[in-house]
Amino acid sequence: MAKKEVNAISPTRAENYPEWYQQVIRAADLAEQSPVRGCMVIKPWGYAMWENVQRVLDAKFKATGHKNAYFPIFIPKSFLEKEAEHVEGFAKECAVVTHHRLEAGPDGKLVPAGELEEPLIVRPTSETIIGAMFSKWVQSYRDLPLLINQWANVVRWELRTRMFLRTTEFLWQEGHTVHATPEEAIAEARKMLDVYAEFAETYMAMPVIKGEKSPAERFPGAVSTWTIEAMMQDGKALQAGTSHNLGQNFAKSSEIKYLDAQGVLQFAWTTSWGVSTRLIGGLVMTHSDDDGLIVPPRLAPAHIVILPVTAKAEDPEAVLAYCRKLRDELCALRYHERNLEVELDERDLRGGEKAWSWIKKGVPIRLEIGPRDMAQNAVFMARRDTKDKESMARDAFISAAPGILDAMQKGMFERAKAFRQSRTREIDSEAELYAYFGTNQDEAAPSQAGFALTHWSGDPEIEAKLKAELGVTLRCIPLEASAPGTCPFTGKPSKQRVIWARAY
RNA sequence: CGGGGCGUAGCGCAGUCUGGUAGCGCGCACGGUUCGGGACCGUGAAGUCGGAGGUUCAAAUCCUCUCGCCCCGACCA
Repeated sequence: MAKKEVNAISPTRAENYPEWYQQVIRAADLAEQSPVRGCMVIKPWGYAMWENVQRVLDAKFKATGHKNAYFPIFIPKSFLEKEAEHVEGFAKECAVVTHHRLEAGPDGKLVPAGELEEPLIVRPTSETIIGAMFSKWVQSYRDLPLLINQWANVVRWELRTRMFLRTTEFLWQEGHTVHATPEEAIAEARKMLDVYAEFAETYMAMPVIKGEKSPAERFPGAVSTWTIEAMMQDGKALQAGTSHNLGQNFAKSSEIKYLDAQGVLQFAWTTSWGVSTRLIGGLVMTHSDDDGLIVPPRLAPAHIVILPVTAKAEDPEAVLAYCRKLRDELCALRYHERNLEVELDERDLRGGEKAWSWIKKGVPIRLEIGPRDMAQNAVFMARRDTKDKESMARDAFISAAPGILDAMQKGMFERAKAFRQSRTREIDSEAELYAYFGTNQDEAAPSQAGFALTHWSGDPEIEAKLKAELGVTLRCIPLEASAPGTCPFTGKPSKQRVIWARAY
């Protein structure tokens, strides 16, 4: 008798998307709220995914010539003040350290003491402190390019936080490079954007659109900012990574200068680029369903979980031995740049409960193995993405496993891309744009809108108007340019279409 | 920081209007029956009712102030 279809996550995506997102994170045991305002605790299953992000990206950074280094978490206030636009962009969201000691007050409670002569800012980003060091490291054109990356935590005192997407403290990497010419700096920034895009699509199975930010959306202090934009399942955009050409702005404020081959002192050209733990949020919102997370195999903390079914077995130990041997053989298999990672779940839980816990965690493949499978030298396999289940000969599964995972990876990417396609529309009139985005921004249930591609003549007033009236921002000017046309808002000529969307 | 909602056992909630001994479901522990997709019966442990003041014989409940969380907005990765 078929059981009633029940979803593991309540509410569903359609019922209340923001709440669903929170519930998926909880159900998959990725992270939880901490006692500290706006700060989360990343739990092992979530952190393992971040470690996989780190592992893959770190290798890519090194392959493109970058070296890792580490700079202080504290930035003297005066450093942040050096670049005017930069200060303006970050001043409102800085954690400031003003004291270095605690003393017992009259009521026995600890009060800050030992006021600092100059307050220290907990880094919201490290351009200024790294620039100060780079000014010492760069003397000659022979020192260039200087290609540095740092894995770090940063703090931005945002007014509103969401798990992974925007937390007060978050983990990220920030690349900082110095070049002799503007062309090299631009090429570097674009190269790293390509690295991000390739990572997002190949590893996260998250399709992204590469593009340039409008001046209004640029990083504070940058000459140009490029972005990869992804679409979440509620049709909202997520800025998943950015790369900045900083021109000479920071070189000038930090005095990064070099003697060129002609012996002339020149200001250098710098870039910075970063992705953060926000990627995990993007991964959740790109792939999860109403039963919980679905992890793309290339980033999965575990590719396969083996669930021994021993309750009715005459010889449970034999089933366990069969499972352990299977695990060992699978773990010896190569899957891209690492071996297969296999969990053997021997917890003393009921079968259904145990299976559901892994469904919610999104492990790509589940193997349920009991006496019957063992007797037939088989495995019972369930795929998380398609929910397909089948019994397979043991050895056939072992040789097929990497291929099945690759098929999942590809299927997840294609599914996400098809979704994005279904929610992307070319729009040529203001009225149609307003109809498309509607006005029901307060509903918990996601709207049916997504990306709107319109022409745009470059007027910031139009951006401001659409933001105010529709809550829509210009996500990017795609690098893959479309044909020229006419701006539907101003009637002026437009070089290409741009992407509008509501965003996280 | 503005608007709205909410803080009661690990989680989800009722109780608050109308003050009178702290409740329910799930989870957890133990025992038993079960077991290939979320089992059932029994027993049990678990709470400074977010915090601080106040009113009162008596406060989860009324008043004041605070802290935090969620949603929307503004800001932003």
